[in-house]
Amino acid sequence: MKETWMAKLKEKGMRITAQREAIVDILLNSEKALDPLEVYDLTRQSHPSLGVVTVYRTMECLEHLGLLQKVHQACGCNKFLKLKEGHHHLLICTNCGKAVYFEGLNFENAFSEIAENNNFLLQDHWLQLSGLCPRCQKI
Amino acid sequence: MKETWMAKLKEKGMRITAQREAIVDILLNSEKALDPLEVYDLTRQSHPSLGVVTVYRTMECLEHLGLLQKVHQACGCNKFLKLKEGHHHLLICTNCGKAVYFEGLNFENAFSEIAENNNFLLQDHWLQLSGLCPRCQKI
DNA sequence: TACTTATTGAAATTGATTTTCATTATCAAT
DNA sequence: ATTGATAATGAAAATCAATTTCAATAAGTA
Ligand SMILES: [Mn+2]
Ligand SMILES: [Mn+2]
Ligand SMILES: [Zn+2]
Ligand SMILES: [Zn+2]
Repeated sequence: MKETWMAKLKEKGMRITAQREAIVDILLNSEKALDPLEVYDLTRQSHPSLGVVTVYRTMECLEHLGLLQKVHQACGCNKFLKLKEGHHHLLICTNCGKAVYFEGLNFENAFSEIAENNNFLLQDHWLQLSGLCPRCQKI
Repeated sequence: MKETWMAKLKEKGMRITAQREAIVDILLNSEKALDPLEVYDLTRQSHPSLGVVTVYRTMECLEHLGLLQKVHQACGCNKFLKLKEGHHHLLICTNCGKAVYFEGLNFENAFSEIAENNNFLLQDHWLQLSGLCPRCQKI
């Protein structure tokens, strides 16, 4: 997976740096969405000289490259999660933040109908479920 | 409607002030979600001496009283909209911000099923549609 | 190895929100 | 109506995230 990400960076003419690799490592290994400051703290554990600005810039790039997705939660709206191919929605743990993509719901038609009834031209939809993940239910 | 809101403030032991009335007026007459600074600017047109802090504080109160709801949009996550009774979802214009509550979708069962399949204990869901309102389609 | 240029990070800047606190205004009790 | 307790206000300072600037550094190509 990391190879794919770094390849995509290279493909866009961007350089491979130790900082970028470290940031990508953190994001790829996280099962929850992280904001830039969280990534900064986590990455600095192995790269103490890293600057915050680099984290902001790198995460913005990764989003533009379609590798990261912005996720809004009660605990913050600047969180980013690795994006999965295709159209999916998220199920997020309110306790630990664990995020799971799920498929199987196809509401697109129902959404169109609602929009039509209100004379809106539907452009997008935002659907997210939240609850307790298996582990957090036991605690 | 305004009477209801002011009554609720009083009921909670809060005082009726000119500032609060002005802020409530703006929020009740807006058909789109507004953030504190927008409310500040709008309210100052009639109350130039109003302070920003008062707007922040008042809007926070109104949210706690269940009169306002926080609404997340691409253009910002600090926007508040007057809350409608009952369980509804929103349809929001991406151009002018016009917000419409709609009913008629009942996906609760489908959501529960998805959660179960992933061994999550469902607590909440978030659904929002976006598109162009009738007026913005013509422009 | 040398060179071009993207990248980096410290520091300054911006902008939103919160905190502090002295002053003012509301409202209930006289 | 007057008074008094105290809730509310707003200017100013403080905080915090995020962005901009810029000189130094490092990546990748020739
Ligand atoms: Mn969908
Ligand atoms: Mn619902
Ligand atoms: Zn969890
Ligand atoms: Zn519109």
